[in-house]
Amino acid sequence: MKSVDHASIPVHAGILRVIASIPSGCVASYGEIAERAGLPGRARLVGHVLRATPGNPSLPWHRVIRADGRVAFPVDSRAHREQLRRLAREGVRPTAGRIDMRRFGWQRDFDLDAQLWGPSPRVRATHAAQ
DNA sequence: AACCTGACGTTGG
DNA sequence: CCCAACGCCAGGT
Repeated sequence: MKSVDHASIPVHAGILRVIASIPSGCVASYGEIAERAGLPGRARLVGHVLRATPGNPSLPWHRVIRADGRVAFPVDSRAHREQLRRLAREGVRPTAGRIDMRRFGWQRDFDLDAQLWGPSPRVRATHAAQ
């Protein structure tokens, strides 16, 4: 029976809450999750929490990827394929093995580069809806 | 306590 | 592009 530090419960809950709020069709890095959870620099903790999290069907764990746009699991591993499969189902597909954070990143809204290279389809759709 | 290993990220060479 | 070195810190040995 693994014991969990009592004081860490809110921390874990906060991280899980942030992950749960990642919109479908988007991805966020471990570091970004940590920041949004008020824990800057604690990217690894996000990984620990996910690893320790029981299979929760309502948790979009597949939307969490590394900052370099690659899936954290080893290529050709079961989990890796599963994650890409889930992402593909939401329209998120890697290009040359990496997911383009410019297009699919949760931060796209105030991505300055988007101002230079043009808004992504997702951003256009968002603006059109407003 | 000491050391190792990660579902990480950044920087520098 | 690859690699090493840190910074980070929870868990396992």
